[in-house]
Amino acid sequence: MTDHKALAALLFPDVTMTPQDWLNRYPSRALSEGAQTTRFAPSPTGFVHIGSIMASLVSRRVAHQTGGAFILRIEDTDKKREQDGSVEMIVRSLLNFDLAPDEGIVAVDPEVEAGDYAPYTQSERGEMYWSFARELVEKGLAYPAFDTEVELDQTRKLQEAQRVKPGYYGRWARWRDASLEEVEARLEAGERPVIRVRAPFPAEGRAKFVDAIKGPLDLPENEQDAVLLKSGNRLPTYHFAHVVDDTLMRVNLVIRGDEWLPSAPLHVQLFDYIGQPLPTYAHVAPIAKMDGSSKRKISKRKDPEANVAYYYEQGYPVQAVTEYLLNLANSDFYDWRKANPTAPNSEFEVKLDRMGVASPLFDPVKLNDISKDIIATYTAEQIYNYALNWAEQYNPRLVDVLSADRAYSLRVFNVERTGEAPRKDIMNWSDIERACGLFFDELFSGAIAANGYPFPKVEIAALQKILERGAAFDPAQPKEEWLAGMRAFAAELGFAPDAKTFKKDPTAFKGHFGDMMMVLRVGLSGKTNTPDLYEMQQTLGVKRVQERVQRALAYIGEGAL
RNA sequence: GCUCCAUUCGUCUAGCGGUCCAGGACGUGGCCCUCUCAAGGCCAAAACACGGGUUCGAUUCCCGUAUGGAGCACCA
Repeated sequence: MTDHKALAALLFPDVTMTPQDWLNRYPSRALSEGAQTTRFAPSPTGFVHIGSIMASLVSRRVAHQTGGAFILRIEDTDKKREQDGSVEMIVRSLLNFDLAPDEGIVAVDPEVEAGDYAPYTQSERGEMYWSFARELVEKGLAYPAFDTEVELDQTRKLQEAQRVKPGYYGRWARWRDASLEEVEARLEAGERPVIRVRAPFPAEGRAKFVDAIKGPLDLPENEQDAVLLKSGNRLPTYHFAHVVDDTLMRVNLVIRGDEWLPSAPLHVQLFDYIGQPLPTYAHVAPIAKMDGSSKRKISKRKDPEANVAYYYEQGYPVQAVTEYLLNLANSDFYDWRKANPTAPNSEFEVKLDRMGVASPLFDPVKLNDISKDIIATYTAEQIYNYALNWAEQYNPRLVDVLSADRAYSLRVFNVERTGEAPRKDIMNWSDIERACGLFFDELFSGAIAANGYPFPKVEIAALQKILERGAAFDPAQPKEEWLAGMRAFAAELGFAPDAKTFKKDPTAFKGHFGDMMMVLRVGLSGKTNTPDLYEMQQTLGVKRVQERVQRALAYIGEGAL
């Protein structure tokens, strides 16, 4: 008992800084009352989860709304799982989503740090953890343990056989009350211990705190002697790193996934042991999806949509994904968006207490809907740039198509985009070929080769006449005049002037005006659903219209129908 | 097994004891508009997991049950 100081000296002979020294070196932030400093603390495992983007989005927004900072800290204490390039990937993802950190690793080059609380990479903060660990050992609140993996495993099996709670605690904690001599002997034999907390046993207290999302929580006090420092590299486990780093970085709002909730009592205990105030916690429910008939958290192994790369590949605008996530975070975002159709979404105030406590299901249909709405607000120029930028990485053919004639591409994207009700038919950049392909000869040819012409059931002679008439398109003619002319032509051919007239006596006509126009539409585009025919012809231009009519006529002539 | 968290239309959710025979949005169906789509307008179907309490009164509070989720590592 009285040997705690000696034990600490034995374990940490080179540690000269005390926790208080570190606290002095990293003083409280000079921020206004109510300012909340938050962080995103990923481990560099080569994968950025969409849930991380959501947590970062919320963290950054809340920090900025309150006048605090948003930090990116790298949790690289498990060197085995680390993958090259991960940090760059994490930063790039954040930047892509307009979530640039204010502090920490702020540039794609991980050497570039910003902020007064550096270093922001845990593997570089060893001394700080050691200082805190040493003090805990001195106070008898932590101790070294030399158990091997095999021993731990045996204990677990024994516990299972006896049907008691698994873990390292109370009487199962072999090294909890080992003598100084015993420790010394092992150390001399070259063994490296882990450092574990000495949790109260039996734990009878409760860990109580108010979660900013879930409300008041009342959990059983921690009684597990969790590992604080690992034996190999002496780096901390998540739990200890969280407590030390968030204390020293003066983070006062910890937003994290709710898989951390069960270990919150440990954290509460640790903050208490080091005598530092508990930050506010906000535990975010994970995004889930249906797997057969059961719901589960989206996983990086099974679900492509868990990976941010999925959204890049599909070509969803960042704004769309952001607004979808905002919508999941605060469902009243939609009402706000409706009331403020053109305001940047950064003006929307994110409220933690408005976040749902249960896991929401990922809904691609909703994402698509939001994305269509957003793309509808873009100008032709913006769409062109975004699409080209996307295609350069994911669709080389589209790059050629779009850049062959930039002015023409812009005209295409401008079709039905300038009026009160812009077209909402582009879901994401990978959807461009489907939505706009008909305007581009190369894509058009490909589609015809693959699918032919889906002409309506109209006799061949009429088909030909309609197409020929279409080739006579005069771009100088105003739309209403053109429509009137086509209507008159329809009557000549024996089509009803409108659907209503046709319905009254279907046998008296070959079809109605729409049927006739459909022939021309299909002839020009190869599709039955297209933008406004008049605008389409204007955009295609006389030459292209004539070529396409010839091509359709040839197709009919070949007897392909 | 243990501990925690959750459970309102298909989905995201509003609701914080009477205002709810439960509101909105996406999706679905119908109608209108219309040269086809897209959009837009109008309308419709669609939910408080179950059982006990507490209360004059429960979607709202409490307790069970069921179901789902998360966690129980020298991973974060």
